[in-house]
Amino acid sequence: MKKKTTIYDIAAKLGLTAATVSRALNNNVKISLNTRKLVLETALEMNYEQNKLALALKSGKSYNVGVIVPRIDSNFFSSVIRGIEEELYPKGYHVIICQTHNQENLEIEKINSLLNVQVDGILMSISNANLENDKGFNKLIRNKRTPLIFFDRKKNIKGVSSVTVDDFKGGYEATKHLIEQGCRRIAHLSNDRKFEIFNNRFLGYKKALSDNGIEFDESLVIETQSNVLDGRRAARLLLDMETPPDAIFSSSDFAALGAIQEIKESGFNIPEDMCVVGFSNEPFTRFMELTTITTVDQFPLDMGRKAAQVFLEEVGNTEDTKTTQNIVLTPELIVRRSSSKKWKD
Amino acid sequence: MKKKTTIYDIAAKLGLTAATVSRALNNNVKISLNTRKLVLETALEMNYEQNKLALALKSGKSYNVGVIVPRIDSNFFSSVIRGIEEELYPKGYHVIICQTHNQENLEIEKINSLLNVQVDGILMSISNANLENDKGFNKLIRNKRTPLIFFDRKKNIKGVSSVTVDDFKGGYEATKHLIEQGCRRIAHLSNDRKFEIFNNRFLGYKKALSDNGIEFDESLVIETQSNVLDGRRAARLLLDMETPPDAIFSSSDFAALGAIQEIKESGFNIPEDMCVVGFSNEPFTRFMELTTITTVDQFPLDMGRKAAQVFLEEVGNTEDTKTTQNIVLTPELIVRRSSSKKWKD
DNA sequence: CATTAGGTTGTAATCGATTGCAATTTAGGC
DNA sequence: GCCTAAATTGCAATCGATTACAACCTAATG
Repeated sequence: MKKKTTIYDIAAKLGLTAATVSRALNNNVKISLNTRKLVLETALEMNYEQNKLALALKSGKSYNVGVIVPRIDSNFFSSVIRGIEEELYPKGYHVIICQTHNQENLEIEKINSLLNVQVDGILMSISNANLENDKGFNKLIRNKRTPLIFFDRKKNIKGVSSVTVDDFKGGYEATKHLIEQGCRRIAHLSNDRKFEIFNNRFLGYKKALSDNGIEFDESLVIETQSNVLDGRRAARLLLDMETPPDAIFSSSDFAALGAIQEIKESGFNIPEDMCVVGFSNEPFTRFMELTTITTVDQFPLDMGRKAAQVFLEEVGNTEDTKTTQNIVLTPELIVRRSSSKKWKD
Repeated sequence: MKKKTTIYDIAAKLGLTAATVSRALNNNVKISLNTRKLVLETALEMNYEQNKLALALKSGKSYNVGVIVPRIDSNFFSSVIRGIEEELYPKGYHVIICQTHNQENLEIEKINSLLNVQVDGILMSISNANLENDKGFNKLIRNKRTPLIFFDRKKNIKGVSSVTVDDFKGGYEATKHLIEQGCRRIAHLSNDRKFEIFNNRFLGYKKALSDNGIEFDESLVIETQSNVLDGRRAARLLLDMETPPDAIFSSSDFAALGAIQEIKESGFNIPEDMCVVGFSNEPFTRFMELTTITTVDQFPLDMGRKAAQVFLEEVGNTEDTKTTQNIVLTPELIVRRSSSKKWKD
């Protein structure tokens, strides 16, 4: 187990100083061509590799960024991360992953943990709906020296940039589409509306209704977790109503899938008896056999890339007059069979 | 933009030395109770946080591990990563993600890049089937000071531990199951057999055939990429044969899905006319409406956890007599409708 | 009262690389 | 042959924390 070679080893071997070796390796300074060549050759031959830790300590830049997500094993988040990684790696950055599992207390812990390892920035999707009230978080914001960027699940906090999708538009388009299909009694599977994303989808839904002269009915809105089982539960509730709805706009693909299962098993047809629209364009929505699911694509890869770009701008921006950016991507409704009464292949 | 407080700041404020402060913060050494208390209080009040970079440089441990995968936005790999992260975070480690996109040249680049940032270990799933012939990789192995652990796609390399699933058994069980369903002419959608995982699935398939007195037919084995389109293409080839098979064992869920689509669209029924088994237990295999897909679960979460555990053992093992571990998880056949002729809900 | 042991704290080197400033060498001009 | 300026290279501090060793102080003991 040999030790790694350092610039001191090279210097010793050549009867030079570490300073000279360092300069020779970094090309820029005035070093004679001879020594430069000599150093470069020796470095190669001794398998020298720069220790980025030492560099990071000296320069104050670790070239690491932290990414915090509720979980990584969902297509949406792993796609965002993929986008971030692809954008940042060519610039010399590495991506450190943290999961919160939606546990609010873990979120601050992970932020602090990332700051401790001196990340140059943090990109995160919020798990804690009350994040802005957290003491630790506020401290972080106030002594802001590390760029923080929200994606998807954000909070409106002064000085914090964000990259999101236009959830209002997504909700609006989805609902409008259902109305165009002839649906008049449209239910909505919402989620914790303390999160902007869910609230905005809800608001888009509501606006589309009113724009089309349909009265909003509170009883048709059900708060649902983003999973199959909760989607079933919600659908059951709706089907058991005196006047069941003729369509469901779900803020989650997983809940939409659960709803579809429950509806079908209750003997109803989709889309004839009930149209369904999901949200996120999860891979399985395309893979359904009979009832491919209409959904809203959020372009997570682009979201990751954009978030990374915002980070790069902020980290390159040394002035204190940092401009906060709130980038909003445009979602796209993808119409499939679950909501399309005149669907044909 | 305040600077971070260091132990020197604390020392200065208290008229002490950084050494004393350091010791006080690290509890263990002989420091008078008074100073210890004083230091702790001042540290809290000044918002002191240990700079892990400095610590890493001093101790030679970065508490970062690198994970290299072909891509992160697939359920299998993101689940493995989830397992790794969950296992290592409580031990103080952070996980750095790298993707290779199956580009062979990128693999070595990423390894070197991770070594440069002084990761304490690398966990990887191989993209390059010829990795062991690569010069850079060999160098890495020879001056081994950073634990390297393979998961899923491994190579048999002396001194390198691995965590894999028993692909042979997976292939064997899948094929045996098809035989038990009455199938006699079983095709296999293979993949690049330079990778152990695909070769072992193939060998398991072959063994199950011979154990049951079925002759192996080379023409029923088709090399297929792990995606839907290629699965369709392969199924087309099989359907166009003079004597088409009565079952398909695919080494990929995605290819299995493509095959199912092609088969159904050609007017055949599954499982009556053709049984299909996939591999990986991707989420969508469970979500299919008519034909949920029989598949083999590889327990990626466990794989990640185990790989992380092996890393922890190796990194804690200072002796040079490091024992190489080759952990093999047992896969589980999950029978669903696509292969089960007497299926009932 | 002097010696000594034990308890505390300081000194300085270390990890590996960078960089302002000083020192040295070299070349060129007269 | 001498002086000056330019070209190279060395010196030493720095980033923040740890730690072996030395130094100091205090109090107890003979």
